[in-house]
Amino acid sequence: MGTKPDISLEACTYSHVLEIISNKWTALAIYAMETGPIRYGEMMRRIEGISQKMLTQTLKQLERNGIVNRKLTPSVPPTTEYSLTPLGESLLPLMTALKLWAEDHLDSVKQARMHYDNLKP
Amino acid sequence: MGTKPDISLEACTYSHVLEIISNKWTALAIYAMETGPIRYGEMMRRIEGISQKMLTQTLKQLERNGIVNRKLTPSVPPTTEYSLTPLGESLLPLMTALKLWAEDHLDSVKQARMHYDNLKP
DNA sequence: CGGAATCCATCGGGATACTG
DNA sequence: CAGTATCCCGATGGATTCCG
Repeated sequence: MGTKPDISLEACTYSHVLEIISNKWTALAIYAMETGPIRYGEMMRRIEGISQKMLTQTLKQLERNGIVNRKLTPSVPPTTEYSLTPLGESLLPLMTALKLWAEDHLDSVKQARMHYDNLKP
Repeated sequence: MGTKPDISLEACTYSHVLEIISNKWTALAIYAMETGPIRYGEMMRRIEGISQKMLTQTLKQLERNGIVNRKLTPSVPPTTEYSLTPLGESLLPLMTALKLWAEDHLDSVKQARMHYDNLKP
């Protein structure tokens, strides 16, 4: 008998988390908020190489997913502060775990890549 | 004094892990190998909606990063089996942790999204 | 200051067809 | 069976300009 598909993107909760935290700048934005509220402009300055388009877009997604809070103070000039929600903070341990894995194994990965690239140049 | 960038993509080991495991089909491919070696054709059938182009590409990346092993048996017809390396298996606990987080919090995320989308339609 | 809007180059990824 | 090769389109992301 033929095998039926039993692994699907839609059903994979793991994939759904990844959608939230795996965009290019998402992790860095979260790091910037790790120590407390931070303003838009300071995030721009702290995250190397990000454009405001990408920062704005990243923060919007995070806000939409309930990961960050946006607090607008309509003064002149206006002030906007971003901070992690409790939901956002609950992600930090997972990110730390991934970070530890990376620190432990990234050398192995790089070695594997060199090996692979040498065989097929 | 002006703030200097202190958060960078290049320095962030977390980002480097994500590059490895956050592609659209990567997680599903790893799941397919979780219970042991599996052939190319059976992966195609088990993973819903994947094209052979994407399966091939995904497996190549994983092989390059030392996550999977490729064992080619040049018979007629040829047989190719894919399996997780020890490095690959060391990723499973992390994926499980993310999965658990998702199961616990994905409802909150969906709710946050509905809330957000209602405010800004 | 904190964005939004626009333009444009690049790239991921699907469909299809062909090969060892 | 297990891929490779092409074509093609929509999404991603950078640079720039404008607005409250």
